[in-house]
Amino acid sequence: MRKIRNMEEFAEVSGISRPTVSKYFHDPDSVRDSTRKRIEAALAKYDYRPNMFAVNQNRKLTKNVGIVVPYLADPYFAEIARNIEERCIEAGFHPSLFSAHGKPELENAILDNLRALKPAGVLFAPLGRRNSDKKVIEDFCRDVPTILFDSNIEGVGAAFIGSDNASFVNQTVDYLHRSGDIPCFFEMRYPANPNAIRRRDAYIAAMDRLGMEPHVVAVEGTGWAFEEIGRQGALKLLESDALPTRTVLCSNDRLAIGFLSACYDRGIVVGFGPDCDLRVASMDDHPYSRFTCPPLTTAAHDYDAVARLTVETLLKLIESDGTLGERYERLISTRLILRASA
Amino acid sequence: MRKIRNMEEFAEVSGISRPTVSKYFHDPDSVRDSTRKRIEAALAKYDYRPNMFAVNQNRKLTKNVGIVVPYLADPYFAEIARNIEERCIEAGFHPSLFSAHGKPELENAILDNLRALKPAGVLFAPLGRRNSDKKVIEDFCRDVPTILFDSNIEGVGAAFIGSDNASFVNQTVDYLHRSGDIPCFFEMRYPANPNAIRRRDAYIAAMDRLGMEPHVVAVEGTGWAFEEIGRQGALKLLESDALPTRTVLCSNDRLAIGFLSACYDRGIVVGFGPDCDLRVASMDDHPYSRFTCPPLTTAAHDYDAVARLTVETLLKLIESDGTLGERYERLISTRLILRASA
DNA sequence: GCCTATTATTTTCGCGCGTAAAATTTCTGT
DNA sequence: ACAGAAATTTTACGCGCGAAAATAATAGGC
Repeated sequence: MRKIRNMEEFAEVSGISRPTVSKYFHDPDSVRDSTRKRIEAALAKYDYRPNMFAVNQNRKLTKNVGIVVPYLADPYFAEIARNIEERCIEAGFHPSLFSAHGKPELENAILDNLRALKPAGVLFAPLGRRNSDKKVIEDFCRDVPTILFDSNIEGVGAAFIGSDNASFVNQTVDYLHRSGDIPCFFEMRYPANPNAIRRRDAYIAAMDRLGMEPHVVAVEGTGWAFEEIGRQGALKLLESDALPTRTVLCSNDRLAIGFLSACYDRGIVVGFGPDCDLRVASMDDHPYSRFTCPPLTTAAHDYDAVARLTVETLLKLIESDGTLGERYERLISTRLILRASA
Repeated sequence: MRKIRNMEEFAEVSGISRPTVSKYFHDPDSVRDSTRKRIEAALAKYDYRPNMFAVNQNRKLTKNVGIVVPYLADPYFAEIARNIEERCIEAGFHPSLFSAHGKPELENAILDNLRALKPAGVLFAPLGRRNSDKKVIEDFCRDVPTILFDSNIEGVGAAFIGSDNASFVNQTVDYLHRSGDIPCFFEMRYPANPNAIRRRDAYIAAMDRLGMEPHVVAVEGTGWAFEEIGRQGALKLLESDALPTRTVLCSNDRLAIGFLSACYDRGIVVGFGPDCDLRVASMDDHPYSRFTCPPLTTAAHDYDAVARLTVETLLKLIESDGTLGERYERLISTRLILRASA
């Protein structure tokens, strides 16, 4: 059987002109019944599919969406990306996933290539105000309908869907306080992700409200190896007995995983109860936080809601032709998950 | 300042003909010095870049490489993919990463789109012989220089770079045996990843060599939520006291993470020593295995070597025009990492 | 059965670029 | 200043397809 190389050849063997075949692939219902049947018969025999990239080059409005995350080897982003991807597919779009691997140059390169993909829209979690190249992103958002998520850059993009970091912090601090303890705040001094800064501020504000003195414990280390940074930082703190309180609120679950590892190493019993030395809570509901020992008490992202809302907002943006009017900002609050660690 | 929309316009403002500009972008050293200077001057002013997808459509040999993994939310694949991506970039190629999200239909769709990308080569970790659509993959490999990794499909692709599963199992079993115990083998009855089957066989063979009776403990559950499957399986086993030995070798680290979680839940002390109830070892050196409690004794992949060898082999394959002669197979053996869990 | 209104299909052109061949310019050495 | 080589430009085409305009086919009304 003859091998079909392009739409021309396929049109030939199906006995229909190429543009009509093209119409069929754009929308099978836009051609006559008899025509559709003939095309589908040929399709069964020859197994041809249009070249996606040639299609993109020509179509005025594509069904592509770009998804860009700062670091895909972080399971939090892997999980949120997977959710978003699947919702895009459900909505009839074709998602392409990119990771900046923590590098601003790569982020810029990704945006450049994305332009060529002519995406109907882009869902973009930037490296952050401090790390991203703001001018490049602004230019990009002017040309391509873009929705930021996870990490905001003020005034850039048509919308921002993020986490209500204050609610994350308030709920965990409140819970720890009500159950009898005052947490210190464990974080990276120079965090890779900008949400960390909002969480720190929210922690200080929450402690103020409670009339308590805030204790921020910042550890050294840069990059995305949060677990190792958390572990090393915790080891140092535990050795020098420098922890200001017996309850620790970690800025995120990956740091907490490292912290728990250090505690185990030092024989410190983590948990909520009379025979425990330390309570450790955290934020994100990282996919593994339920499998740590002890399982992490954490403020959970609503992965599902974030994915749904970002994709819905993008669809609206696309339908409304790239302008939602006012820049839409939406912070999704958390759900506290009580596990054994605190 | 005028906005440049394509190479034509850019050629205009730089005062050079379009084909020469095209040559420049293909290889800046292929044009005269004075020409290059003029182009680069214009480049600084106008910030133009060729449309990647239009380039791909026309170039006979592109610098694209496709990377396909079965499940990117698995940190093992995220880590190996990140390594491979970075090596490709170093080698001057342009990698595109795809995840089948565990679904054969998606895997097929990815291969289809990959064809349109005209990649110089593809690095492909298939879902596996049982799950992948073998015919689709065979067809693909006939058309595109492809190297399989992680999971082999006999006779398909120009080469296979994988793990020497036997060495993984032998080293862990040997170590556990020498240090005084006989392990049972903890696995999924219907594993998502085909390496699991080779590991089981290797375990049985290893036990035979030692003159011991093998004990395979297979737990139910399908899909890619290995930690949860391991946890539920372990809980059941521990409750009914059905574990045949006091030493457990898990088929992979993610199962082991779930297993450890169950042990913690039941108050069972895992580790190597007189006051421990159970030893747990595993395989993969998953990025988090050093942070579990206790840290996992595991047979480590040489991530670096795998990434280097796959990319090197692909480069050879590309240079040799798609035919390496004999199908090249290489299994990389493991390095045992002793931690506290066993 | 004839004419118009409504699809459906074909014609023609364009997207942004690579590539090959021929014509022209520039450079090198003398 | 001149022959020959090397680089560049011109010209022309192709890639695989979408989209608007032009044409053909069908349906409806009388």
